[in-house]
Amino acid sequence: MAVAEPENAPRRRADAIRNQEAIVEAATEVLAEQGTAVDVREIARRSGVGMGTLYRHFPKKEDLIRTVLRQDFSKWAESARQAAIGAEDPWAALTGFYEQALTGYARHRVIVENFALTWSDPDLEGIQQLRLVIEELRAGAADLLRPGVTTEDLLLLLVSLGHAVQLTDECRPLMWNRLLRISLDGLRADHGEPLPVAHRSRSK
Amino acid sequence: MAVAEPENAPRRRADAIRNQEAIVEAATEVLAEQGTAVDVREIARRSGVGMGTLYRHFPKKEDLIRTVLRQDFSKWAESARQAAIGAEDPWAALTGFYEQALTGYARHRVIVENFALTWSDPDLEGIQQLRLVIEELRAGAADLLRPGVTTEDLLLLLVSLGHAVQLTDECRPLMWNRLLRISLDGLRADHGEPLPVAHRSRSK
Amino acid sequence: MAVAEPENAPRRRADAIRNQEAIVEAATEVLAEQGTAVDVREIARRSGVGMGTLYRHFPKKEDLIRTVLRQDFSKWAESARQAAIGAEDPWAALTGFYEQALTGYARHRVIVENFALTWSDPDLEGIQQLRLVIEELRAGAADLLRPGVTTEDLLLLLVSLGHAVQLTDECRPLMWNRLLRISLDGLRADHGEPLPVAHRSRSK
Amino acid sequence: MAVAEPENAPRRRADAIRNQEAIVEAATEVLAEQGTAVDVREIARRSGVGMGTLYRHFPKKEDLIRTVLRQDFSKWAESARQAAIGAEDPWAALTGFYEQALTGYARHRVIVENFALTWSDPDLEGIQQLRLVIEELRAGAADLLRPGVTTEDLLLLLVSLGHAVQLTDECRPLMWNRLLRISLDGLRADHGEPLPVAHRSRSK
DNA sequence: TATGAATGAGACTTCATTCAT
DNA sequence: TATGAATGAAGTCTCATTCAT
Repeated sequence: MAVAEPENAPRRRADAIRNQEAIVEAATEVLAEQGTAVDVREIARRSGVGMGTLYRHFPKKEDLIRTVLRQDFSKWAESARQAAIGAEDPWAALTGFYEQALTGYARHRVIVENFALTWSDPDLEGIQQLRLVIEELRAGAADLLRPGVTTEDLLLLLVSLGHAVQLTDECRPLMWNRLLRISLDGLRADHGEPLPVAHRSRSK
Repeated sequence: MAVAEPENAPRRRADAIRNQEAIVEAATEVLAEQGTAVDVREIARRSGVGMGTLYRHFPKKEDLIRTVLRQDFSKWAESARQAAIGAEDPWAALTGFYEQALTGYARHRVIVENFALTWSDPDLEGIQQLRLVIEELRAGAADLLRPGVTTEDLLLLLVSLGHAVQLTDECRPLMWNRLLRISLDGLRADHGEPLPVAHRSRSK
Repeated sequence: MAVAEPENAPRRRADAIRNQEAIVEAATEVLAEQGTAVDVREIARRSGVGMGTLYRHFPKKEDLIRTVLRQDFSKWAESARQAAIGAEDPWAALTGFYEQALTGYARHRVIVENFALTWSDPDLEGIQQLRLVIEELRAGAADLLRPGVTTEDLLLLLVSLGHAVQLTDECRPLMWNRLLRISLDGLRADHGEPLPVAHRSRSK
Repeated sequence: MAVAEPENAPRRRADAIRNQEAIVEAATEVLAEQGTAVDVREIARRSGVGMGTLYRHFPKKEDLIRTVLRQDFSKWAESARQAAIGAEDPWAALTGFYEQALTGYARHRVIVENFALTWSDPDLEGIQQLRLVIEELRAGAADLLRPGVTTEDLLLLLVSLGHAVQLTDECRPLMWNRLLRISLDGLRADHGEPLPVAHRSRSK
């Protein structure tokens, strides 16, 4: 039961697939190490393919970066989702989700470096999936959350704390745990004041 | 308030100072517009000085960026501090401080782009001053804060929310207000659980 | 009219021939549109064959270009020849030949781009055929031509005017007609002066 | 009485001028040898300047080519003009002009390679100057020319013959002289038939 | 000392040709 | 044998930094 492929897709790409994977893998590594400023040749070198091959698969450097971003994002989001699944109760699910997500965040430099992009990229299905997961968690814990907390709030909180993780990862690992606790407490139902109204999107 | 200069400094600093100021001013502008990827020539051009002069004052591009960063940072922090000063009560002071700081954050692209640098730069006095301000606010509102909240927590919260501001500034301005409210509520004294222990800084 | 093939040629040429024809056809199209700078892949794509097949038939890009050039050249020359055939008198034949040839010239980009090549290529039978045609026309109109006019003169005149056609095709179509008239008048017998001596070909 | 320079032009460019000249000189050489397909680095190398310098003076490769084209064109046109000046009578002037122009034509590969560009480039003052020269020659020899011959005709004839020169320069030098004679004879007044009407420019 | 021209290592990308499948 | 993926040497252009004037 392999992943369904379009019937009309061309066959015969065993090595092409292997190469593409090697490129993405190498790119993931290199981007994590050096950020988006890397020389494309370094990626080609580590992939063990020539420049032409790399550019056959990814006509622009940015195409490659996007691909890595999406994949990295998906993996990251999925691991966080898994952490939520095994939880005992809805609140533990939410908490576990954040903990897992944030724990892995610092390792995903591409995500970090491009979150502004990620955030506003409508093509990036990953973020939609993440939204769905969060929405589920929110719905499950609705009784425990203060009224008015939206999925967007929870998503933005995640990203916001992610930044804190990144900053403190080197010098104060786990310090972000305290912020997380504070934020989660702030999300609880026992806060009487409603949240301010979120302004709607400016344009488009 | 001027920076102390060595007594035995050579004369003829008049135009040198004027140049340096022009450079920093132009750099502030340009960096805000285009980020750190700008061509140094653009800065020289807008300053009205030659490349040689620019490099006499700032031997590396990064030196200039740092300088702008410090100054920008100071201005930003100061405006937030002022917002706290006029407040009616300690809690309003803390709230006002965050609001002012975050409102201006998105406009300070250099700060945003370099906060990781800022954060860990021991030479950057600006962050120390900011710490002092926050420490004062924390001390003033100590009774209202849950036990164990440190100045570092408050500082990290600021940076963390700053990131949220940056991400939502274009498409959802003021959405960050909701996160701020949530976090501030989480900081309140009426939460029974103590915060987890912050791990100590890793030895370099 | 088909090109003679060696008797002992291997069988199974059916699809090979079909492929070769498809390649040449596509190449003719593409070269006309984009000139010799086209990517070989574009030709392969339009031919519906793979790169390997293309290179099996034409080991170098230039081989393919040459082939197209020859074929294009032949067609062009033949159409001009036909125009001469139906003429009432020898002079009209000559005139009609030039008019037809020049009218079609601008559409034959490969010829235009490679005439220097064409001109000096001893392998290019096309130019020989063209010479033969012109020679016939010249012989037929010998009485009307000034003494000393050679076939080479007439051929060079054709190419020379062809260049004029190319230059004016876009902005001043048919302006070349005036040049043609001038030249043809200059070729007439009623000019007393003999032509200057043409230097012999330099030994390679 | 040096060439007037704008008063507000910046001074201090002794070496810059020297470099620019060196670049243009080298480019002229290289372009004559290898055509416009040369590697820009080759030009830089021969100029004795770095890539940066070359690109400071000519931000795009085409800018450099254009510059060479213009200069080459001007020199060429000027030498032809000079040949006309010393002539005994108007017809000799016209003849001498063509002879000189065509004699030098083959050496100007950039012109040849780009004449289509040259021809339609309204910024290229060179072609305007050439038009003026030809117009003068035409006016001077008006009595000797068949009625209706325009400056544009004479210009196009020049370019057209230029192409013939280029083609025969290697293998049959001076063969073009015969074509020139033919054409000039065709231009003479003693041809009764008027020339066909030149169609006006299509657009713009 | 101030100027801005010069430097040149590299960045991204293309494409004729080869070769594994 | 046909396919089209792989190759990698070029090619154009940028920009932080140095240096002659």
